[in-house]
Amino acid sequence: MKYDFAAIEKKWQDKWDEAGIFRASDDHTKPKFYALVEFPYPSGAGMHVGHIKAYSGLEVISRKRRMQGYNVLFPIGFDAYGLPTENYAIKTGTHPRIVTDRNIAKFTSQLKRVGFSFDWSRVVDTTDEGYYKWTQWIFRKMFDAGLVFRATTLVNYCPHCKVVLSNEDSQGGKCDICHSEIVQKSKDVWYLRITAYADKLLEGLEKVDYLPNIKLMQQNWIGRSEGAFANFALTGCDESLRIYTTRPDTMFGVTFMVIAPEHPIIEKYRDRIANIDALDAYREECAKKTEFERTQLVKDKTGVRIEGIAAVNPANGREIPIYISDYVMMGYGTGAIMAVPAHDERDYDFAKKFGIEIIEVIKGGDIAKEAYTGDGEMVNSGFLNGIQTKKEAIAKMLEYLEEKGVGERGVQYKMKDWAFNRQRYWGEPIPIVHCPKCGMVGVPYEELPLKLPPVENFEPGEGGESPLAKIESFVNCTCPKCGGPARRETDTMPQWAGSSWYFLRYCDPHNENELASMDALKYWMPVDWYNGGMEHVTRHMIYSRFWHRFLYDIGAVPCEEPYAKRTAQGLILGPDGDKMSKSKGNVVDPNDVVDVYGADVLRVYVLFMGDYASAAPWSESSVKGCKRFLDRVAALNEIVSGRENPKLEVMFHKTVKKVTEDIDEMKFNTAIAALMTLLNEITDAGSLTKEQLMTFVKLLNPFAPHLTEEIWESLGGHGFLAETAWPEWDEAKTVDDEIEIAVQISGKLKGTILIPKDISKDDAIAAAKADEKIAGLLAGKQIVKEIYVPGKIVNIVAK
RNA sequence: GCGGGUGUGGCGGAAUUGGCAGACGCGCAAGAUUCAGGUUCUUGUGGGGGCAACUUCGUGAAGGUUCAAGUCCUUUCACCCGCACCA
Repeated sequence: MKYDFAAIEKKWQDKWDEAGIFRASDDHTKPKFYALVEFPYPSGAGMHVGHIKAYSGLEVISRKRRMQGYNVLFPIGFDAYGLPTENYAIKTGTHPRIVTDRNIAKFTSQLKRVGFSFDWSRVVDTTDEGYYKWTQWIFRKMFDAGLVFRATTLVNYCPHCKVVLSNEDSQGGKCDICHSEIVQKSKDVWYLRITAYADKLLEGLEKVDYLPNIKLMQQNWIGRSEGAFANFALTGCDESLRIYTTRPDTMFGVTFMVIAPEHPIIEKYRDRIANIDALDAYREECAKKTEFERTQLVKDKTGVRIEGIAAVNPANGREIPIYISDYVMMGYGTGAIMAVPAHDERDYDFAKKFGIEIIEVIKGGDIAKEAYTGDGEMVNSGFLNGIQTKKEAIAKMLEYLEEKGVGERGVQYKMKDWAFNRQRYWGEPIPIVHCPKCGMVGVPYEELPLKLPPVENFEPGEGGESPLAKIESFVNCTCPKCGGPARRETDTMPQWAGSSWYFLRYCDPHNENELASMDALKYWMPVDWYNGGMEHVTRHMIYSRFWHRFLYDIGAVPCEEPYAKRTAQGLILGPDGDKMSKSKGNVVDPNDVVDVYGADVLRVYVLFMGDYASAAPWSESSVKGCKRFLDRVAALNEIVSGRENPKLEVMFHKTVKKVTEDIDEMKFNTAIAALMTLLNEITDAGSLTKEQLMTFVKLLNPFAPHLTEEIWESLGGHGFLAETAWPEWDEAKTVDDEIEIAVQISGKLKGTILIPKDISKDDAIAAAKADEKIAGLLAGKQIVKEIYVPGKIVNIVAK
């Protein structure tokens, strides 16, 4: 039976809104469940079916948990600062505030149309003054704690967006926002010292329940490596060259050293270097290359030997040459390496090209052909000779270096400090004042929020400075410390700032005195379950874990880690199997689906289409299948009868169990399939009781809340279905009294028999042998072995 | 190159972790309803063989362990994702 979904959905959305049944309660005595989904960036394009899938997972879990008696916090908000809005504002001359408000209104109405059970009383907007006041407050606290600094470095710069990007935002040499080629630019920029938290972020992973691949990605991103620092004395000067290595065991095999082209020692000893012109020429060439060209394209080793300075190997006192080459990066370790061509592929390539000696120090490979990186017996290594394992050799060498005072154990991370700024308008102003006398001074806490001033022209300056720099009334200020004239910082924070703590604000969104009260935080935090996209696993998640851990360290939040559990949904691909994109024209608009099939169908389909964590293509005809399912459910009213069909009882207990367990494991597709199977059984049976239909709609309610509320009401159910208790099952009733099991002879399936469920092994085997067909096949054969797996199978091995 | 993952019908995908492979849905075929199209309902639907009961092959490929393998082991191929000259 077709039902009027448009009318039903509107009716119940209004009723829910009016009654406020999805508001999290302030009753802190109830068990809590905090479910978090990544709040959207309110773009002009509106919502995408991907958003629907991303939110539907925890939506279903939240609805079920409410019915199970939890006080559920399932909030939503808007991550509204960012470049697309600003670019749109530049193009159309509309203020970003107006664009943002318009987009938020659009998203809100779309989300409500789908019937998500968000707590709309706790909406957070990162561009709201009451919100970004606390974003600035956290920044100020970090500034006070010495975690904020400025440095002139080569930065990733997008000439199109005219902004500096973090390493995370410029992966693959492309701008994450507009995808144009990144160039390297020397610039004075803000950094957050996230590397100071590298170990804490790594250790924190041991305490949380993230999907294994998510944990691994974060571990790789932080990239901790253990090794040693060692100082190689330089000939002709009092200084030594410091290197980092993970293989101190190979030190007797060092035949040269390599430093990064930007290494400061070149400038320092310019006068002593005989071939400084050649070095300068090489360095200039390197500077022209983008980071992308340097790391991705150029696998051929290039370099120049430094003449006039040499190094001394602290292991054996040998004098060795030093080269500059761009295969050594200034940004990792010390920007200098000891090269062991026999046991490192890169050093091997370099040595081959420049004709440098290759000394084997570990047996096991053929160094005439290639570098050997495996384990083996130490040779040509003085006091290390004869040692069999890498571990032991490393320990011995470290001992030696420490004794002589030329090296020590060390740890390095791949993760770099976080470039924290944008030279654009639509972001949180950085609350810092530059005073000619006092230097950098934080804007006093009582002056926060430092409001974004009204601007007419959002175009960034040609030199890459923020539009704020053009506003004299904003820039000119007095120093909070000495009262003298000073200039205000005009950079704004990057997009990731506002999203680094939004989950805390949800706990207490209207608090004017704190970012959230400790009381609320103690009750709600940590987030019990956070679901989002894989693309945010390394950036947003690492950043927010860092902020949260910092807030813990200053006593502002009660727990170390913000997220107890993290999962990720798979992409929805276009009907053609490609990633949905405007340019391919394969984007599905959720509004269109709701118009034609209704919100319940959309919700059921995005969860039924496949494994929640995997990518799956959109299929219009499968959507129709879900529509058919709900139409058939809507018709169940017609076959409600007073008499109970005993066949259905076991089926109901089984389904309650299956749906309950599957939802908790995010196996939504099989939960829905189980409900479809039950529906088929009901149809076969021809009737069901009112109580059974009530149970059915409870199970379906988290997936299709509108239709099920309607059926509940028509059955005379009390109150909202969404507020009733989740069904229970009786384990003993989940199995039929009589079960069908398979009978195999020598492992080959030969038939099936019906046996009572609690039958003994002997009886089961006897029953199998009594089967006419089986008996015939066994005739004249000798039975070797008899196997009975309860409830599964009988296998008779016969010769 | 390193790390992780995935390969099951025409398609999306199931399979209590070693126990009847293909649940559920789509699609397709036949029939019913309908003036007709659509909708809805019924039945069938992995491949080969057979009128049939049945039989045989079958989870990317090849080998192995086991009474029993999609699932465990070895080798191998293809695709996807992340990182990438990280010393």
